[in-house]
Amino acid sequence: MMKRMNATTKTSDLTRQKMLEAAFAEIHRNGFQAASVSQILLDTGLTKGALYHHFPDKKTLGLAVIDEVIRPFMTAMMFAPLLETEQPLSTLQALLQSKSMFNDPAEVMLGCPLNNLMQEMSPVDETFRVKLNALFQDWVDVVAAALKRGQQASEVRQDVLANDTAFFIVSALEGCIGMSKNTQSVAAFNGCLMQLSHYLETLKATKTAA
Amino acid sequence: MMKRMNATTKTSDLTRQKMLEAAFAEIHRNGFQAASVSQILLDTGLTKGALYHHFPDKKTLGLAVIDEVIRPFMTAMMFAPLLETEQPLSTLQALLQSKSMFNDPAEVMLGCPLNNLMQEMSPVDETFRVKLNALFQDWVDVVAAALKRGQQASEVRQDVLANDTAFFIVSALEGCIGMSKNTQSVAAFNGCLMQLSHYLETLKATKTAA
DNA sequence: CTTGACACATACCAACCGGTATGTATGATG
DNA sequence: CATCATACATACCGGTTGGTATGTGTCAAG
Repeated sequence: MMKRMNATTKTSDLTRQKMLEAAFAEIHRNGFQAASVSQILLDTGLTKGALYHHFPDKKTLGLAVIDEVIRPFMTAMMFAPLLETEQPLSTLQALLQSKSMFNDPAEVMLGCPLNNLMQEMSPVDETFRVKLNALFQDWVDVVAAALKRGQQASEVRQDVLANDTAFFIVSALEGCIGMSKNTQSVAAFNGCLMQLSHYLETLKATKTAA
Repeated sequence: MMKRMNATTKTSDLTRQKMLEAAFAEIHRNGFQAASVSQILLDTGLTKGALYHHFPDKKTLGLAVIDEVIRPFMTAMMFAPLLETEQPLSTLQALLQSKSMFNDPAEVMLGCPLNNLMQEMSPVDETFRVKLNALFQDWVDVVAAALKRGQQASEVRQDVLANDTAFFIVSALEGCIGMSKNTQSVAAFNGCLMQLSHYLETLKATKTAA
């Protein structure tokens, strides 16, 4: 008698998820403000009744995209590999060289969803800014924590300021992605990452250290 | 009999200039797509008749802002100091430390106008992308040329790839500005610039070189 | 003084936007 | 079977947008 309905199989949750993903794609293409609710509905084949049943308004939908799409993506992609490593520099180098960052070349030209939203929404809406900045700060904290572990493991020089350096690494990476998105050149992107890679090398502890 | 009317004093050019600057401010605050034509008119005290007399449409106005406001600004601010220097690293360091980059703290939170527009418009409109990328590429070229001069003058290491490095420097700087705009922290911004400064130091030629 | 082009102002429009009000099919529950 | 909430679909609304059509003041030329 009890129908099977865990969190993932309930049909209403599936439609909700479909809308979140369609909204993410639309926002990724056009930004949040220019994202068309109608287009999201066209993409999903759903209607306004469906959307506004699950979300009170467009803004809430956008915030939900951050929490339920972008954050999990970033967590799996960028946070996870760094969470327990004691060689953060090696791990970061591997991350930079992993081609997974631009599997789909079309996706590269759209840039980093997090950065896109930060640039657009932070000056315009405080709610967005706080949520986006929390995600960004989490990222920086993950990198900083990894750098500190690297210092204890003597992979990282003792005199590097973990927090500032982590902030810079993430900023420079986002900068590289952003600039390459305009240039539309994978070569330029790789060249840029190479320089970032060189910078990471300068953080390495000298072999002579204890 | 001949009225004094050089390029700057003609009244119609003044109104045009007023609109360009108001448009720049509005775009800087809200991005191009979200920029309201009506708001620009309110700011200038002018009307639609005036605007559409000087510009055929909103898009042309936006492109004119890039050519006639942003480009001159960037040229004076970032290009000029690098144009003939033979110590690019010192010049760049000075540029980074010059507080002129954030005279008005409110302006900092709005980010770099060039980068803002690139992030927003490049994936959405090819005309914008080409024009913005040309300006960005000019910037990179100026830095690259300076680095090459620095190599001849033995301030810069011979093994640095001027073009890639210039691209990275500009990208990282834009990244720092962008991230700090979200964080809304001048301290974070300065910390980020400090790391960029450290990176620049690693480009210095060793004293022992010829 | 007249003319006519330029530089705007005023009034207005069609299109589209996010959001709402309401109708309906489904399915669980008592 | 009756009831009632959930999960949507359909139709529509007020507001705003970029853009246009037209009117008007100014000013230089003839």
